[in-house]
Amino acid sequence: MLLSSETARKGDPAQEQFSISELSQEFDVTTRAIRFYEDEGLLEPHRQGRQRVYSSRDRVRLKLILRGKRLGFSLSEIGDIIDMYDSEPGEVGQLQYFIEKISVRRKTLKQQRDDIEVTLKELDSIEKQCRKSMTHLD
Amino acid sequence: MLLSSETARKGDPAQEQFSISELSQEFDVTTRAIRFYEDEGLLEPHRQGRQRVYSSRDRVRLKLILRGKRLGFSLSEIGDIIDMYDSEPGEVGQLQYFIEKISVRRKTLKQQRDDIEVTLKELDSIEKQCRKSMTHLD
DNA sequence: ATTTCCGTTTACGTAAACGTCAATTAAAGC
DNA sequence: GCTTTAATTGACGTTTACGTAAACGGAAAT
Repeated sequence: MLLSSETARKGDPAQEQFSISELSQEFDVTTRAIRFYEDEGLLEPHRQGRQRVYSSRDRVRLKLILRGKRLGFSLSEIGDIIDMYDSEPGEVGQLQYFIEKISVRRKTLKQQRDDIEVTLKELDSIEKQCRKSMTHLD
Repeated sequence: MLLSSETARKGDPAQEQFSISELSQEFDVTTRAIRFYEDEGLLEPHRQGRQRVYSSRDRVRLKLILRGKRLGFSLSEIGDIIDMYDSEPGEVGQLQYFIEKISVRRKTLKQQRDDIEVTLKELDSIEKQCRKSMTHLD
C-alpha cells in the first residue's frame, strides 16, 4: 500500500480533493445547490468517471459563491465577479465593473443600517410601553 | 365653493388622503405592487366607489412595508410585524416574536458587514495589483 | 446475493413578488 | 358628446434558486 486514497488526497495541501457531500457538509449547502451552481457555470469540477471531484480551487470558488449570496448578489452577478478573480488583473473594464457593483452594494448596506437603527429604536419604545403597561397591571 | 376637493383632502393633517398613484410616485413602487400588498392583507384602504383611498395611516403602513423589505423580511413576516404596531402593547408573546426576528436580522447584518469588509480588502488588493501591472507596462 | 450508501441524471414542481396584458369603468378636460 | 387619462379586476406569465421525486449506477458491507 504505497498510497492510500486518504494520503493521496491529502498529501499535497494544494491538491486536496473533496467530494460533493464533503463540501455540502462543510458549507451547509445541499448537493442539489452545488450541482445547480455547476449548471449555471459557476463551478466545473473534474470527474472520476461520472463522479464530481472538487479541487481546493473549486472549494474557494464555492466559498466566494456563498459569500456573494450573503451579500445579495444574484448567481449571474456572482459568476461575473468570480471569473474576475481568475482573470488577468490588467483588464480595467472588468475592475471598473467590479468596483461599481461593490459601491452599489455598499449603498444598500448603509440604507439597511439606517433602517435597522430606526427599527431598533422603535422596538425599544414598544418594549418600554409594554413593560410600563405590565407594571401598571401589578 | 366652501371646500374644494383639495382643501378637503389636506385640511386636517391627520386625515390626509392619497391616491394609489400618489403613493406610487412618492415611494417609487408600482401601483401593481401596492395592490399586491393589499391582496396579501398588508393594506386595506377605504374606497370611494371602487377607487382606493389611502389614509395617512395606510401611508405609514406602506412605509413600514418598504422598510421591512429593505431589511430582508418577507411580506408575510412584514404582515406579522406591522400588525403588532397596531395591536395593544400588552401581548408579550408577540413582542417576543418581534424581538427574535430582529435578533436574527441583526446577526445576518453583522455577517454581511464582515463579508463586505473581506470583499473590500480583496478588492483593494486586486486594485493594487492592477495598478502595479499598469505602471510596469509604462 | 443483496442490502446499503453515495452519487448521478432528468425532469417536473415550487414559492415569492411582482410584471404584463386585456377588458372595463369612471372621471375630467375640451 | 367625445376623447384622453387614471384606476380597477382578472388572469396568466416571469424570474430566481433551488426542492423533490424517479430511476439508475457503482462500490462496500453483511
